[in-house]
Amino acid sequence: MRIGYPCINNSIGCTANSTFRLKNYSEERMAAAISNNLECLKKILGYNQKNSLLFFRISSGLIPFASHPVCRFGWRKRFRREFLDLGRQIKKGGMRISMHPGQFTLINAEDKEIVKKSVLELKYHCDVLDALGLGDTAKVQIHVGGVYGDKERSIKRFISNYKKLPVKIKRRVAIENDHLSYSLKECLSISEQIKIPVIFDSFHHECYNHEESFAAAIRQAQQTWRRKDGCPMVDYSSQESGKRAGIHAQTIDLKHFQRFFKEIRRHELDVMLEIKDKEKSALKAIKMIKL
DNA sequence: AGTTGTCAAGCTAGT
DNA sequence: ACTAGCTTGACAACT
Repeated sequence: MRIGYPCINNSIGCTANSTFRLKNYSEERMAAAISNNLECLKKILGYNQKNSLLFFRISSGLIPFASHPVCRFGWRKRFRREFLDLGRQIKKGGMRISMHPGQFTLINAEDKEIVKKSVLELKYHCDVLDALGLGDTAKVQIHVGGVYGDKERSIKRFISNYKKLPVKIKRRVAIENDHLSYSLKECLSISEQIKIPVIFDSFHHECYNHEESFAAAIRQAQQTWRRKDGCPMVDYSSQESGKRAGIHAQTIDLKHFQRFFKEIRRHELDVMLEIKDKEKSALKAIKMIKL
């Protein structure tokens, strides 16, 4: 089992998602931002390796404006060596990588333009993982998308648009249950039709479910992963107390995590801790597991 | 140096 | 009608 955290490390003093304003776009700004981000990613991965945090979500901001029409910058070619170097570091360290495109990525949108932009955004994420030389086990996770007042039709749109995606993208995309629109059960039903791996988000599942047992939920999500997809991924978080339902915790609730861990410890899973204070909580979780 | 309005993109529910 | 929250706060222009 690998434990990880998403995108940002607050202990190192660099960010792998530095950006700039679109109006200031230039190739120089692009090159500077990407160079900074790749260098920082290398440091983060080094930190993670040292601390046995072997699962990491690379920020979508690694290449700013990558899927925007303004970007004509050949970043893959320009930074080919750096990407391959990072890829080697990842593989050598036995690390697992995922990416998570943002809330604007909606392949089930009613508006065809939004779908088009979303496909470009997915392509960008896959390009990053390709540039790193990582195989199908490096996943790009998305939510099913909007409901648009008719969930059944929106699911159908998801399925038919997914089918139209190039294989290069399809092989990496996984869906995650969310906290209000698409439950685990609905994700599983989609998965049955298009054989897409389902990432079980335990916190979202706590927010929105059909009263399945936790054990059944884990098992069913796990079964959507095939050998080529690698070890199933799971997202973990807990409710920030005093805030409205669905808000991710600022720091890990170790008692809550311990209960979760007891449930999953016998399963082969990689666990992403979606906690606001990032590596700080991930370190606490690792320490607890080792005890 | 610190503060604050603003930032590529969309949807949903809470206020 | 407006805004917080979500993948992830960070940039940049102002005190």
